Amino acid sequence: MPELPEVEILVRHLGPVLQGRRIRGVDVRRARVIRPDTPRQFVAALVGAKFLGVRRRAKFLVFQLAKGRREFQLVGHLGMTGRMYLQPAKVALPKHAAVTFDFGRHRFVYEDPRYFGRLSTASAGLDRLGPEPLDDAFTAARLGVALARSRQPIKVKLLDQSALAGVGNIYASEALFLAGISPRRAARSLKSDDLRRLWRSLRRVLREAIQFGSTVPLNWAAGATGDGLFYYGGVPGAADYYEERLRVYDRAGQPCPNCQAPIRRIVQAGRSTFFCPRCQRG
DNA sequence: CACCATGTTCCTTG
DNA sequence: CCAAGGAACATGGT
Repeated sequence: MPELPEVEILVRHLGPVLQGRRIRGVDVRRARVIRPDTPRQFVAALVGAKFLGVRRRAKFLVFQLAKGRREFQLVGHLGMTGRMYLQPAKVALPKHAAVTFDFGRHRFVYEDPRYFGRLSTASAGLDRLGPEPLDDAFTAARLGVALARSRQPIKVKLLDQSALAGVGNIYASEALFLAGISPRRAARSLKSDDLRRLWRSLRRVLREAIQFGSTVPLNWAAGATGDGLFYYGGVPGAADYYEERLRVYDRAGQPCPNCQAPIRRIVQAGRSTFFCPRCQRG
């Protein structure tokens, strides 16, 4: 499900849905996703706690909870395929429900077919994160600092969460396309002009995606996949919103929206990169 | 059967 | 110590 924009949209959705709800019980159905706590510690910490709010840090969801006067955090990550949603208690659980929180008439479900995500009451993973690309404090100069000294291809470096937090495989390709920068260039080779264009493109691409997800009707619950809305679950009949949302990602062989040259797919650090060989030269 | 997939972490190599 | 590359994790879609 996630890169920064998808997590942001999910967090905005979950805030009002969870606020004030008290956890009556926790069912850990796949122990692997509870890390680094043990499932036993995890359940003990959460049962009886109340949800106060949710925020996003990079691709993490940070839930604020209270148990009596004591406040603490629940940190979640959706991996590649995680989803989170509230459902009526009588509705059947999805096949890959990893953890469920019982609220009485409703339950909060974390499902994840590949189980790459995780939940923790320790704030593990939140350290070692780079700057938030949409923060006011994030400037082109800061982007330069994040990329300095790295000989890695810029596309690969953009996925390094300790350099810049929240960008994933899709929006890395999208931002480099908008900036007109080859994904193969060494990160440290970007000049201040390149940095400024990349900075603007990153913010534009992420903001556009958040805007898109905020205006389209979404189906958060189970089973909403493969409907042309990418990993947002689409409401039936609303699939056309997807048109043209992504400019190069997953469009190998299709014409570049700028120059009509065929979009290329290459593999960098084991992951697909999509770019226009004409608009994005070395 | 083959290959691909929104992400991170661990191990190895230099 | 660090940087970089690759495998591993687990399941589903085409």
